[in-house]
Amino acid sequence: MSAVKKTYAHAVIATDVVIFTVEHGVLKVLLIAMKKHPHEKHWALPGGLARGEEGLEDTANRHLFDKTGVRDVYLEQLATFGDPKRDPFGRVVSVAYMALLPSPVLRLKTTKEYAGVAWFPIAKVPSLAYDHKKILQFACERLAGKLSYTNIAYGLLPKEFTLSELQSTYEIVLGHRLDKRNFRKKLLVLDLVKSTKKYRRKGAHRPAELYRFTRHTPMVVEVL
Amino acid sequence: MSAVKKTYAHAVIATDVVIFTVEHGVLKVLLIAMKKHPHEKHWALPGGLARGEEGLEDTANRHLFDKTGVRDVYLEQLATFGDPKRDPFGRVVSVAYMALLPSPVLRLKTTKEYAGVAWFPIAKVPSLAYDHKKILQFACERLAGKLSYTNIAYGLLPKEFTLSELQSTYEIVLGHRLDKRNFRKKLLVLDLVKSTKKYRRKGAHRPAELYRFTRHTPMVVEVL
DNA sequence: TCAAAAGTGTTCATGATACACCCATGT
DNA sequence: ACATGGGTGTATCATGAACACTTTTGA
Repeated sequence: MSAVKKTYAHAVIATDVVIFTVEHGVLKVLLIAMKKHPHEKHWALPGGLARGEEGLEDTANRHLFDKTGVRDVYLEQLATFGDPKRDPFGRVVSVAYMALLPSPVLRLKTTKEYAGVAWFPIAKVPSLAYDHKKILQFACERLAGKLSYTNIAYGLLPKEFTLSELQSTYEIVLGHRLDKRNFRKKLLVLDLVKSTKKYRRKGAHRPAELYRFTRHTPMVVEVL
Repeated sequence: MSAVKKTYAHAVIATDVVIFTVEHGVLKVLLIAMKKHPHEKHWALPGGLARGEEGLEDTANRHLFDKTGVRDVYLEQLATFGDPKRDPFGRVVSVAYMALLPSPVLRLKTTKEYAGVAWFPIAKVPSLAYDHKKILQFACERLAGKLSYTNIAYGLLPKEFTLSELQSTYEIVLGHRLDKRNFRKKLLVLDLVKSTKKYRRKGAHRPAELYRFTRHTPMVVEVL
């Protein structure tokens, strides 16, 4: 690439991953505590530089795996943030991804690069390094939007779940309540979920039937 | 950036811009004819490297301006393509944008870097360099999708236009016919367009009333 | 027997679709 | 006078929204 003119500075490519999960009735996002100057003690989205021969999605998956140990979860490119001043060290262009986890990973792995890893309820996210607040904001909007017109909710739920759990997930992400009967009717008539004939008993009430998503591949369907 | 490890290769950032317009009943895209090895005589999307202190959108706008001479048109980031092998010269990460022009620019400017610039009907696009076919495909889907649930059609039409022209634009992009009465009713009840009380006479038939978009800022509205 | 969540249908309002004729003009 | 595209309203159908009670269990 020696032919590139001097005005065309090489940049560093990074990915940042917004990892969502739903737990205890709240939407949570995974953040890492930074160690390096000038962001000591600041929280940030997990992510980092892309390696030479690695695709962008591979980079996102690698950072996802490094922090959570999970693979093969829903992962989607969001947008690319390239403001020349977004990183004080130099030009870093960040390709943002969004990942969905069925349940929060309990054994989060911190690495020597970071001071810690933790889940934060969306409503309690502290101030973030770089432009990560903007990226998170973008991710939240995308998630809520896509839940309404796709089936990607499968990424947030375990293989088997009750319809109440599914409805709760929707309500938490969308931020408003839904009608139980209409919700169930819609998902069944769209053939997004199917019964497993199994039941889960939990607590002093009637057992709930367990369902599965009929497909675990993204598709656009008018859900709500 | 000397602290960056060797495995984290610096990459080159580029933008590629898919510039759409509608003319004579067909959707067209602007392509440039390449001169440089190994793509002599190949067509490609306009675009190129980002400069050091330039935002990504600025880069897209600059390339757009260089080829067409227009500014301040609808421009939207599509996605980022970063396959390590997408450019034989080395790692080039391309941030793809989509631009909409109200009418084809007549005086296209070629530069010494390129052998030519031309509009191609979507159905007659030749084979393209790099992964530009994939980018173009992505752009086409995005455009059709967004026309259905936003008002961005304003980017494809002049300030004043007839409802027939607007409907025709929708039909061309979406690839199917629409009902005239329902279409007009919908756009008016959504308050997307308003009459100018002016009329355009053209041909042996009743003159058509001219309309304007009430807003020239993107907004999501269920159009169709 | 009580509390707590699961499960289940119908009515009504709204929006989408289908459809055909008259109007103003240029030649 | 005729050919051409511009302009207009209604009836029907499908979909979304609102709404309350019975069931099963554990304590």
